[in-house]
Amino acid sequence: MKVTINDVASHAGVSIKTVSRVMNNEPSVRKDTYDKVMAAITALQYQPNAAARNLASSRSFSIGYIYDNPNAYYVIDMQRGLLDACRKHGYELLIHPTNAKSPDIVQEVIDLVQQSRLAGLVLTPPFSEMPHIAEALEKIGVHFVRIISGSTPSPKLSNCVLVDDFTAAFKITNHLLELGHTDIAFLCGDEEHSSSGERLAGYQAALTKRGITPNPKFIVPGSYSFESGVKGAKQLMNLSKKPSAIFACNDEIAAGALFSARLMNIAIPQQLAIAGFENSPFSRQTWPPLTTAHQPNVTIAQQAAELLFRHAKPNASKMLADKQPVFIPELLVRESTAVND
Amino acid sequence: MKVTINDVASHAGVSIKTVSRVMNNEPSVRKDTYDKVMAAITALQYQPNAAARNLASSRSFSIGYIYDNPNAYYVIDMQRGLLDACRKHGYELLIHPTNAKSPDIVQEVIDLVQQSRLAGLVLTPPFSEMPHIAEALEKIGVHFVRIISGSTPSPKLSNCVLVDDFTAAFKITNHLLELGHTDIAFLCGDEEHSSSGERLAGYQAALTKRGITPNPKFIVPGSYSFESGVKGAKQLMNLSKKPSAIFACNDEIAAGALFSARLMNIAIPQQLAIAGFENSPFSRQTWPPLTTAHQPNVTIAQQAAELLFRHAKPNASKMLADKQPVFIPELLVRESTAVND
DNA sequence: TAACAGATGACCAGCGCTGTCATTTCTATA
DNA sequence: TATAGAAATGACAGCGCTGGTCATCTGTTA
Repeated sequence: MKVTINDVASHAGVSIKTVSRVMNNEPSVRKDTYDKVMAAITALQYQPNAAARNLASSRSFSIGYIYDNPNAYYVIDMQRGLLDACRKHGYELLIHPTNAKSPDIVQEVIDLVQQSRLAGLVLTPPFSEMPHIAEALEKIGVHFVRIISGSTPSPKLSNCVLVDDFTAAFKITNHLLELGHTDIAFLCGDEEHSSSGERLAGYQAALTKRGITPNPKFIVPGSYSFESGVKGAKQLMNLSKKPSAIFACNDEIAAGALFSARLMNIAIPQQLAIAGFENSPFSRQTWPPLTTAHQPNVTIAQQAAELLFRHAKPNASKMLADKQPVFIPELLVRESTAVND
Repeated sequence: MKVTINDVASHAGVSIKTVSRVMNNEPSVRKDTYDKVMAAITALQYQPNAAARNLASSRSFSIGYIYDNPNAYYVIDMQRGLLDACRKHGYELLIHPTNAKSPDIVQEVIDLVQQSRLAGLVLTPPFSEMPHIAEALEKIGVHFVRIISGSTPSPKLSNCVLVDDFTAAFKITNHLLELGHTDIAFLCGDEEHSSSGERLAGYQAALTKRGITPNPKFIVPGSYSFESGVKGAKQLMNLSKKPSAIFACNDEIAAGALFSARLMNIAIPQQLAIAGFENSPFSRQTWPPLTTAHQPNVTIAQQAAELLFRHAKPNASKMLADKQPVFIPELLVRESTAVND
């Protein structure tokens, strides 16, 4: 019913203190003792009483996730990954939706951290791309992990989980090239999101590698929205020299492009191939289903939390501490680019 | 920096225990004592330590929200409402995504409640419609509030927040009738969701009130998915006697119907009016935008949490306890049914 | 095999608060 | 005015855990 540290100790045949040592990952616990304790913990499904830990030690056992993202699917996936990791480590997750554009957002975040005594924070875009947030957090000495778009680990990015949009975009573009397309257009997302820039760069790099100079008219600025895709595709298909393929910066834009093409009676993928990015649930529900790139957001979030715990836990072995996870979204070929029938 | 109950006690010239009494609004504290303590609390900006309260009292200061819903937008809105209410009352929210169809879901919920010492639980469909969950929760004496589809408050539903799908569906159907449509079809959602039944009933009631007998061929069984809408609309438009309007059980189905109609070169809304339900974000992004019903999910969630706190808090005035909120989703007319141009 | 380092346990205090029960203070009644 | 009885308040233990301090035990090395 209610499993306490005592139960674990007697089940493992060790003292309470040793269980506590294991729980707090203190050094000088022999491997087999550690295993015994872990086994007992698993067997009894022991979950430390966060309140008691909190009270006894000054440190806290909850981390925060602040978000401001209209993409509910992304947020839900993130939460799920964070929740998994938290459960595993006996942490709690404090969720805080807010407005990133609020003028006193920095103060709000600091208040949150201090009032709720958070052990750390997980930041996703746009927060992870706001330098003043990072600075403020560093100043008050709170651990945080950022999930950002990037491809090359570097010491400066030691507390980051990287999502390699560049390489994924490169792969999608390559897929289009391999299908024989050479006139490939790109529908951009919001400029202020670094992911948009990374994806554009990946697209350009793939073309360049094939000896194709990207046609400036084929690169259409826009935003991460359906409407943007509708407009962008329309604009492209009114060009005297039309592209034979469109790579949209995310699925929503791609869906808009799809819609636009359909209005103009353009057959997909025969006359025009369209690819998206993100693998959002509806990318499978468009017709034809969208070729896209799958971001393993749940896993990304888990890793981010793990990284945070490593940083936040005292006595954690610093050996492992600094490997930086890089995730490359995976190419998912569906009917919007490949002709199956 | 860190103000404890001791500080408040000495500042107010009373014992720690009395401060505690004030904090928990226990009876039998004299008015002037109460005021003295409150003054001290304000003066020192005292904030009770949640961890300590948790540990000392058996009761907890967190409520849970379990969900299993593919509609991320719904989940996010619920969370936001619950979070608001929790913040207001000094509670924390424990979020628990899970699988409602798991064979030992009841045990899982019970474990969750007991291990995390939850003060209560907020249940949305499908959990709110599972009688064995409610029974189990009652048995272990945990407070819970259900958000369910229904129109008439009743004592049996004392711990429910009702969403009046019936009336909302009635209003949508009426809107279609007022536009002159008489051949109105209905695309059902999943049978096992009571919302689908309620909406169907509202549709039928509206027709009947106008003296129209619903044509059985116009009522198409289905599920809450895009594909279902695609199929349903196709089926309807292949009928010898076609409907002039379709009321889909939710926006996703409506989007599918829209898609289908477009494939068949049917002009929306000139040749066919289509209405959805739920006001999901993409209902504005279809073309034409969908007429739908808006459910104020954030507010609904807030109310649910408030109701839960009233039930869960000891010593709360029981006077207010039993008013039952009923929400009627609001009709949102957009271009998929009204001809604006 | 001595000598030492590393691993573990026993024990205690205390985190900030609440529950229980004893004590004090007030109120109503004869 | 005395006094039972209720109301208000306080003293104290303890929630489950951690941190610290030693004492003990085990394993390793020269």
